[in-house]
Amino acid sequence: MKSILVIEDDPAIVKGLRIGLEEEHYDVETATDGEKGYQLAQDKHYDIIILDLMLPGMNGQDICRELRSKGIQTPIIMLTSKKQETDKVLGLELGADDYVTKPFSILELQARIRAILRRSEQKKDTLNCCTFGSVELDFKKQTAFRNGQSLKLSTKEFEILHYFLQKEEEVVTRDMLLDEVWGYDVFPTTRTIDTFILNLRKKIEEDPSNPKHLITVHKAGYKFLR
Amino acid sequence: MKSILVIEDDPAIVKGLRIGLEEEHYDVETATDGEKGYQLAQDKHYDIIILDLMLPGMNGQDICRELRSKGIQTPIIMLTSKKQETDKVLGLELGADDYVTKPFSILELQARIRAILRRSEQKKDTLNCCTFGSVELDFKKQTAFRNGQSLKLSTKEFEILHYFLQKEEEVVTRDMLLDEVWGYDVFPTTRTIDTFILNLRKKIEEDPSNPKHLITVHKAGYKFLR
DNA sequence: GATTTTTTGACAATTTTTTGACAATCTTCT
DNA sequence: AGAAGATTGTCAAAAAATTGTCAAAAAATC
Repeated sequence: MKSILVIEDDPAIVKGLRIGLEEEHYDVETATDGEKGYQLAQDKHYDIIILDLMLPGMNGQDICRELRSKGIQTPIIMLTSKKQETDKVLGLELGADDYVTKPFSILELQARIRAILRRSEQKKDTLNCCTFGSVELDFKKQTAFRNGQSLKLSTKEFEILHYFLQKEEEVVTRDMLLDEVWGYDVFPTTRTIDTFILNLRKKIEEDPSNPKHLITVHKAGYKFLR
Repeated sequence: MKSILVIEDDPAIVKGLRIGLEEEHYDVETATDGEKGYQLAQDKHYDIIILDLMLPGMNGQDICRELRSKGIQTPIIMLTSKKQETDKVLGLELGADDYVTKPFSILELQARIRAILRRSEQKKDTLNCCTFGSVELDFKKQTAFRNGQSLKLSTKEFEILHYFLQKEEEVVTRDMLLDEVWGYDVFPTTRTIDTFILNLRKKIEEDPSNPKHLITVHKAGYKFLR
């Protein structure tokens, strides 16, 4: 789950943000003054920081600058109150990735968050392509080949393989898969996963009943070997 | 070192741009009114011109048109205040290469500058024109032909195709389209996108029910193949 | 005010996901 | 080693979700 730190002193806005963001399944933490927010941002990793420009104590501008100078590159979205302040953000606060002017619609903020997360995802070295055995995968294009022949995988199958590849050689429990691939708001049986494994084996293994890549770890889950 | 001319009257924005651009090691010159900017752009060579649409004296639109009519092809990025104005910039014969809507983030502008420089270095006109199957597109002129016959596409249809072409072969989700083509302040249903795809297929595909270019990726989105 | 463009809603068609049943296999305990 | 109990493999059918399609409403543009 993606985590968001909200640094904002107005409790009404904090409440609104929390509701709007949790609705989108983000893990929301809040700080109501500058110092606390700065501490949190330094101590923990967040996927995005939403930062009010005007804050009691340490203001948003300072926080942003300080974080950047410490090499913390978490994407920051600034909240500004007046139109005039946008100049300030642009002029002085060069570290912010985006900003919205109050009053803003939660939908707009959600959209901007999505876009920023997408971009930072692309920047990251999340694996886009990979090869194992006679299988080639391209996650960006969602294409798969086996021995040069096109292989048809569903989106969920791509997601599952993607997860396994990130945890190469590690045991992956069914609960981990359900949480990370399916998400926290659907609850299929663990049997569902077995079926997916079955189908994936048919597609990527030379001999599906003697798997070399998707290994079952009895009483625990599965693990992926290259 | 690449040189950039900024023509902009708001000193706060000028300051912000200067800091942000010098950080990226560009050589920045500035003009705070239209006439001065126009003179500079004529007299000296720049790799990029950043031009505010609204200026005291000579406005951005006029400057752009005049420069082009003199054969000066320096890439121009327009700064516009409203989304509505973007149509004017892109659609009409203005000749700007890109535009950024205020308020914008300096990172976005930096990215666009990089993109334009890359493009102009490769002399690739991928952004302006392209051909696939029996279809020819010219985004600058907003004209389209199929088998030599004129093809009528709306502005949004051009924008959608444009986005798809930038992400050729990659899966494009509906959220990506909504965020990047529609923007952050309108929220149509994802069904809207399906309808656009449907209509585009009718226009650009030989057999719209067996698309070769606009491929659906079930549970993910669409992707464009040449 | 007329025309074009965009958006929505309904229903059908399609694809993907989930489930349930039974067989096979593995663990653990004796 | 052998048996009971739990876990996993396997398959096909059911359920759910997504997309295709069209026409009409709403909005924007001329």
